[in-house]
Amino acid sequence: MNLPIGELARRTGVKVPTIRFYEQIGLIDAPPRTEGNQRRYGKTEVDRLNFIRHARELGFEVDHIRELLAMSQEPQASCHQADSIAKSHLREVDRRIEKLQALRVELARMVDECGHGRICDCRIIEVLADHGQCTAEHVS
Amino acid sequence: MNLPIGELARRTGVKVPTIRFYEQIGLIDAPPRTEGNQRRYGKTEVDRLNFIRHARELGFEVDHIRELLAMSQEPQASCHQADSIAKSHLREVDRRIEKLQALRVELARMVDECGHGRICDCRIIEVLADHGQCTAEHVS
DNA sequence: CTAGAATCTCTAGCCACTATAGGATCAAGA
DNA sequence: TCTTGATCCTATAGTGGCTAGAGATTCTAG
Repeated sequence: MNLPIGELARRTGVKVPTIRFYEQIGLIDAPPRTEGNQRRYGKTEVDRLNFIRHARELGFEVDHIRELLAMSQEPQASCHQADSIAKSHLREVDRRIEKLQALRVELARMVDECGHGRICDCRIIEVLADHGQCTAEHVS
Repeated sequence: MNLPIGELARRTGVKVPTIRFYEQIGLIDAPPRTEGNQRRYGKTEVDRLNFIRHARELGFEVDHIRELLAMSQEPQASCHQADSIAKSHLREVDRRIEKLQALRVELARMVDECGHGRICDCRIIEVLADHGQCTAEHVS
C-alpha cells in the first residue's frame, strides 16, 4: 500500500487537512514517514478513516467515535457500551428532529402569512418581534 | 427604564455575556454608561434583544438577523427580502430534517439489530465500519 | 460604612474543522 | 540530470455563536 496522504484522502473521502487534524487530536495514529518527511499510510488507516467518516456522517461526536474505535479493537468485549452510545445518539437525533419540526411549523406559517407588501405589514418581521404570536412550542 | 445589563438579561432571556458579545459584533448598539462605566438600557434594547433571541431560536444566522433588524427599521420598504431570507431558511430547515431522518433510520436499524453480545458480532460496529451496509442514503 | 451582589475588561476555550502562507519533496518527462 | 508542477510539510489563524474564568471595580441595601 504505502499511500501518500492525498491518496488516502481520495480513498476515504476525508480531506487532507482533516486527516492531519485527526492525527493531531489522536483519533488516528501518526503513520511512518518517508525520508523526506511525508506520511505514508497502509490498509489499517483506510479502514479506520472509513469508520471515522461514516460515524461522523451519522453525527457521532469525536469523543464517542474514539470510544467506538477502541471497542472495535476488542472483539471479545461486550457491545453493551456501543449499544448505549448509539442509543443515546439516536435519542439526541430524535430530539433534534422534533425541535426542527417545531421550527418548521413556525417558519412555514410566517412565510405563508407574508402578504408580500411592506415591512410594516409583514408577518415575518412581526412574528420575530413577538414570540407570543407563535403557536407551536419551538423552544426546547 | 435605565436597566442594568442583568435586568435586561432577565427580561429577554439572553445571558449577560451574550448581550456583551452582541454589542461587540455590532448586533446591538453600545448603550450609554453610568459614571462608573456600567451599561444602562432602555425599552428599545429590550425589543431588539427579544427580536434577536426569537430569531436565533428559530435558527436564523446572525448575519441574517442583522438584515432582518435593518428591515424592521424601514417599515415602508418592501418585505420581499425578509420573505426570501425566511424562505431560504425554511428550505435549509427542511434539508436538515430530511438528513436527520435518514440518519435516524440508519441509527435505529443499527440499534435494533444489535444482539447485545460481543463486539465481534455487533451490528453497530460492523455497520460503522462499512458504509455499504447502509440501506438509506444518509449522506448529504 | 460595609458587605456582597453585580458589573467591568480581557483573554482563552469550545467543536470540528478550514484556510492561508511559505516552504520542501516527489514523480514523470525531456 | 534537470525541470516542472503536483503534492506534501508545518504553523498559525479563522469560522460561528457563544461560554468560562480571572481579577478588578461599582452599585445598593442595610
